[in-house]
Amino acid sequence: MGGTMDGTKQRRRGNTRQRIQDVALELFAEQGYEKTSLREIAERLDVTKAALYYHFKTKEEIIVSLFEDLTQPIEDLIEWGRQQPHTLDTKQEIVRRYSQALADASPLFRFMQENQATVRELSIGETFKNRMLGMRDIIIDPDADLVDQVRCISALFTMHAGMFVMKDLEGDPEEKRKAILEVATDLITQAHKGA
Amino acid sequence: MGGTMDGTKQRRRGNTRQRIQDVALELFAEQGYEKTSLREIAERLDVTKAALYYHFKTKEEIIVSLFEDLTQPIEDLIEWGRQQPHTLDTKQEIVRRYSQALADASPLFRFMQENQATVRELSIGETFKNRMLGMRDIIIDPDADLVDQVRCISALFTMHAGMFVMKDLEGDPEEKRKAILEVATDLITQAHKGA
Amino acid sequence: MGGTMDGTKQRRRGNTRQRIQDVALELFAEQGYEKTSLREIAERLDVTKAALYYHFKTKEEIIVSLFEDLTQPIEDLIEWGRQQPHTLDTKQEIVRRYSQALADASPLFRFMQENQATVRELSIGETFKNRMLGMRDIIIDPDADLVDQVRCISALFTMHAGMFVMKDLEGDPEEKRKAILEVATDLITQAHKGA
Amino acid sequence: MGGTMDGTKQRRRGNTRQRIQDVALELFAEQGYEKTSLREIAERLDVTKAALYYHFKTKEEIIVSLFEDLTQPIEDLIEWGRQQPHTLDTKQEIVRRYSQALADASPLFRFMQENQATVRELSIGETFKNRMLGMRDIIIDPDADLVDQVRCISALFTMHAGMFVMKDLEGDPEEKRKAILEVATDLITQAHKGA
DNA sequence: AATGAATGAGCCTTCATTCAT
DNA sequence: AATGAATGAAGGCTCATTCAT
Repeated sequence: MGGTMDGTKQRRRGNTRQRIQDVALELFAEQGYEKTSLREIAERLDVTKAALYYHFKTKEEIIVSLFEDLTQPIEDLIEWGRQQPHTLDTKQEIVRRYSQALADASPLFRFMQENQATVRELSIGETFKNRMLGMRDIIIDPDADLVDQVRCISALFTMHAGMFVMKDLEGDPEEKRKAILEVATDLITQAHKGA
Repeated sequence: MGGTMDGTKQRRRGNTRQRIQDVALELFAEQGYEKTSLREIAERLDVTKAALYYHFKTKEEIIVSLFEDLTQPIEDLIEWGRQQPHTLDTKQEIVRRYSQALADASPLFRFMQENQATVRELSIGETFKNRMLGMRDIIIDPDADLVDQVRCISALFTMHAGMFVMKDLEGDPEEKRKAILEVATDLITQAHKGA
Repeated sequence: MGGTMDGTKQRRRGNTRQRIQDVALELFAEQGYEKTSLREIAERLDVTKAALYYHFKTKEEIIVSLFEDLTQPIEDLIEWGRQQPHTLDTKQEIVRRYSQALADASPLFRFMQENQATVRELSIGETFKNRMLGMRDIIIDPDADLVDQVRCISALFTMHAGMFVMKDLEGDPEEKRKAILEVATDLITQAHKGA
Repeated sequence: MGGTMDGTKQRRRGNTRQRIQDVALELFAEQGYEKTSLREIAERLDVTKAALYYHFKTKEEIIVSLFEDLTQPIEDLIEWGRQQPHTLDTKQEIVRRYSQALADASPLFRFMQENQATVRELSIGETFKNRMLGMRDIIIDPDADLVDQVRCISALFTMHAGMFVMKDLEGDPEEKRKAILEVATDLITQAHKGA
């Protein structure tokens, strides 16, 4: 029942792991982590729950694998940032690239944004938090005014939240991203000058 | 375990509903809505699960009641805002009061912030969304530049997220709130002037 | 909240027991015994569950009281029947009166008919069964042909079931009852002659 | 309690679904639908409740599956009946076969008979009612005398109820069934001639 | 590479019942 | 004559997970 000799099943072979990730991310982003059951994922893929366990040891491992696969660019970005001088130019470049990285993995970040309570209890929670601290250290001058520190954090949050909140707003997504980026850059710049 | 005839139980009488709300909010904010079971709430209060059902018809009704009880000030604020002229002064006043309202019910807003996926599926989701749109309509000039619109949204989000993110930061909470408010006010002001 | 000085509540005084019975019978007949909760009964009456317990010791006692109050005529009928000679005339008279007794307490008998499994486990089950055996002894000649015995049982069942099954049929209820009675009488008469 | 490594468990494999149906029907017929809990069924089978849910999506689905599996002959009979001329011979044949069909699935019909209130609220209620109407249309001449219509209904009910009521009576079950059938046939015949 | 069958823990919810007031 | 508050038991159901095949 479901793809017997028309190639549907054959074509699937070998990429089940990927397909699980795709469906899982879609559902996690849509309904949240706890409200998405493995049964639901399995049913959408037309396989059994046990099949999921062939590819992933636990439910958590699915989200972990997604996180690892999709946030590598950000890891790299932070690594790169650490080795640059903390000039305004560097900061602006970081923000620019960060905005792009978020857009490239937007379903994952939507998930992280909307399931913070859950993420915090998952193993990726710690990792993610560390990454945020990494970004902060690059962008924020610890000697800066408290207000300027807030500006930097606000810049990051504007990028994070912006994308999901603005779904209801009219206009081309890429254009919106640019606007968000501009505001974030502005905040960073003000903060840098303030210091 | 807890209050046999020393008055503990007597003092409890008549305020169980309130106590349920208190404990529930604490746990919801800490662990999330789905991860908090009614068993857990009941145990903390040293009553049975059935007792919760005497006071609330469903689990959802608990969070709904909290939302209704704690967000009235914001409802009022929006109502007030609607009747004012959309001057810069008004906007700044709105932001100032909003910041205060958030701080006054900060555990609830932490919960809403960290459980967006869940909240969206609850009946309060719609209500909350409408409230956000209400704020937006007061603060954002629809003819404004897209960038300025983003500034306004960013201002709101900075206040929302700010409080929870900055828990890790050093410093007096009230001072931090002031800093956040300053950044938000700044964003609103820039947006207003841009238009 | 609910009838303060308009007489609604005053008029109720003293007949709450009766009102409980009325509502309970209505709901039991409509939805069955197990599916009707005391909460539901209480809500319909606009009193608390505890009030029901002031008037009846248990849920079962409500149905027991209804049974006792409403089936006295049948008890009497059987008593009378026992003392008559077992002539055809007597039997026909019994059937006639039985039909009337059923019609007079039809919601109760509908309930008994549709909740046999439940009734069997209740204390009224035994009583009711004994009554049926009483009727049988009066109407059935133990020496009669098996087929004639079945005719008698069929007569009783036709009266029992008839009334509820024929609700869907067109026609005046009293006319239908007459038709049912005629068939039952017929069966009894055939059985009597066969012996 | 039951099957450790002596083959009991092995023999079970592959027929659990059937075993659930068997036990469920037995308990439903004995105690009624609502009074039979899934825990009870599971315990009798020495499996967990969750195992039941592997085979049936809900409690209702268990009774539905039993109904579907066991009443096919009656469905067929009605289909056959519809295509025959409505002669006396046909009607008598229908009644004969119906009596047999009831006897073949007598625990199910005992259940349906004794839990009418419950059945009415279940999805099988509608189906069953339609079937009864189907039988009625074949057997009853709509132009007939009301009394003759009652005779037909009485015939059906005599067969339904007869089997369970007569358990207390002495005598061989098959002989009793024959007697019941004779009375039912008689009623149908009288009704046919009357018209 | 995946299935069929099952488990143990837990969830939300409902119920009949109790008792001090 | 009735309420407010609570309980203990149970119910149906879902979930992540396991394991032999």
